[in-house]
Amino acid sequence: MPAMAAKLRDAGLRPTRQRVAIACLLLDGRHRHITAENLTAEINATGMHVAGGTVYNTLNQFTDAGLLRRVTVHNEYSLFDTNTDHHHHFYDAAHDQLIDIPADQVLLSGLPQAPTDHDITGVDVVIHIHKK
Amino acid sequence: MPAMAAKLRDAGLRPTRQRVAIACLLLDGRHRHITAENLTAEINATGMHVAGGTVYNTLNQFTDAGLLRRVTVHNEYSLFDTNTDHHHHFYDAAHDQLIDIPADQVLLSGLPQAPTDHDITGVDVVIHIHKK
DNA sequence: TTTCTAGTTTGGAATTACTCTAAACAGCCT
DNA sequence: AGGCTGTTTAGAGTAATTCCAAACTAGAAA
Repeated sequence: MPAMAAKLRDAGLRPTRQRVAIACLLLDGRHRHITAENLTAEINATGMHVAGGTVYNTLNQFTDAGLLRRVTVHNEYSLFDTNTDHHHHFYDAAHDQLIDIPADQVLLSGLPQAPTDHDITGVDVVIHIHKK
Repeated sequence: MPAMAAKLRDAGLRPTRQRVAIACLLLDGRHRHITAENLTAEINATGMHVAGGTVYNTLNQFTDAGLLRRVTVHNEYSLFDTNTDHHHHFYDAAHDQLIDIPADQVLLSGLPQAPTDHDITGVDVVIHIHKK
């Protein structure tokens, strides 16, 4: 998968065996939400072993490089979204389930002015839902 | 402070010494954001002692009772908002600072339909900001 | 007022998600 | 190939939070 190596290099990350393996799982264009634990299980399923610390480091590095996006809906563990385009989320706390909402389905008009000397760097909308 | 005892009873919580003390600090009408650690320090400052577990339990109970609102902007520790009215937040991650935005300053038009068999229970908007 | 009981608090141990560390290892430039 | 530097590893360490069993207390009942 030389394309993945290039993608990592472009992001300023040396394409190590571990990072390429994780990139192949996460950066293939599919939109998904993943946890560190979840990712570790997927790696194991391929027969490969990657240390726990490396999984966490890699997720953080990918996020810092803009290859993943961290989604904050609760404070139990981190969730990463392979869709880095601007979009929002439904969140069902009872089932800990996240669902993407395309950006154009939420019309945010009239954003307030950021406090003095501050720029707006992102807008997250989380719509909490509950099964009837 | 018998008014606080009544408020707790109305919320279905037995007004114990500890809960009343915390209610007096948090439910006095001031709008603030607080952490468990932060609250513990305030309690200690009054000369009173409340066990750590009780602080956490009480914050959770108050939140479940609708007396507080949990704000989710990161997953390092929980933040509680004494303002339970519908409103949104600016969040400056670099300084871990939260600022309220009145609900009427964010115009959310055209909310998407919730998935089948689901109700929308809340909409959280977090606007991430960064100092220039 | 005393008694009783269910709900509450306590301190400490346990849990969990994650970070740190120091030594082994692997890209990659020459 | 050689070697520098960044990376991975396993395990120890950390911090927020929950769990636990024993002691306590608010409020109802006697």
